[in-house]
Amino acid sequence: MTVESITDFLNAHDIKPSYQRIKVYEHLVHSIDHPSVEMIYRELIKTIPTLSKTTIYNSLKTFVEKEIVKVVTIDGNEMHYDSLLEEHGHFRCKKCGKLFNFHIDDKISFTEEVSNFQVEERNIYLKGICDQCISK
Amino acid sequence: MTVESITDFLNAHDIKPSYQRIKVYEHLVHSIDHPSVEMIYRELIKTIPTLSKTTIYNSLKTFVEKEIVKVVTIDGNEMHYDSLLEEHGHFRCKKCGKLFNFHIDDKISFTEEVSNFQVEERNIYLKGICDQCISK
DNA sequence: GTATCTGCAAAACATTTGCAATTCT
DNA sequence: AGAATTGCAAATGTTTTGCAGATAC
Repeated sequence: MTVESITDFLNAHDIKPSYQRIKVYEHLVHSIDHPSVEMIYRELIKTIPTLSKTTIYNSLKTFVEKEIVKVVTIDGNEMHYDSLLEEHGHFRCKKCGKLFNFHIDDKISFTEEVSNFQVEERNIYLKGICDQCISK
Repeated sequence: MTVESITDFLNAHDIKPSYQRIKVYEHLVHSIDHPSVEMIYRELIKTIPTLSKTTIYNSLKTFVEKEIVKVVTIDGNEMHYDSLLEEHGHFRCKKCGKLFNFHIDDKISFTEEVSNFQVEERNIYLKGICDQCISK
């Protein structure tokens, strides 16, 4: 995603594309795993020495409000952010630490207790060993 | 679960059953939703006016280490604790706010990306409207 | 020139740590 | 008495808030 297309994308979602907001969003889009404010800060401060964490918090808050970024419920104390809007699950490898996205099968059904419930969001977070680490 | 059986249970797991630890564990067992430290504190302080949050943190840390309590990854900033050890999913009703446990069907499979991965933990957290709230 | 955005500093929370006082055996 | 536990107070870490200066249109 180019800076121009990000600019357009932010405009299209009623978010003024400031230099900082473009950089924060750009970083999110290019991140494989879903970074925390701290992670975004450590990366962006390299090229924007005046950047403050407050601005990252502000930007992310705006993105979440305008629904172009989702808060990811990964374990731990910090919040994580995800620019991939299509529903997907997360898998964390306990050995190498890598985070993988995967598609959630629409066939998935859950037993009795909640079978009549109206499910609107599915948050699925798996942990285990990835295939790379298994074959080692 | 009676106080006596909790005492036995803690002993069996190599945890000295102090008055405070019994109360914290007892509260967890009797809680429908999986409370945070703050929630446990607000409830127990009613009957134990000298109780401190540190003691609740200490107790829960011990319980998690001895594997009689699990940390639940519910959204938000606080940690939540669950004394139900069998694997289960959580459903939060957006209308009434109630939290439901449900059994996760073993048939559940996830598509390609992670199909060869060795899954050790499944954290499933759904949100939507519960049947009570639908029929209103 | 006015409205918005940035970023510092302080406040507000959640959690952890150090330690002295208390409790249990 | 000796060992573990409790709970206060302070420290740490994350997120939010207030506000003054900078920026954009």
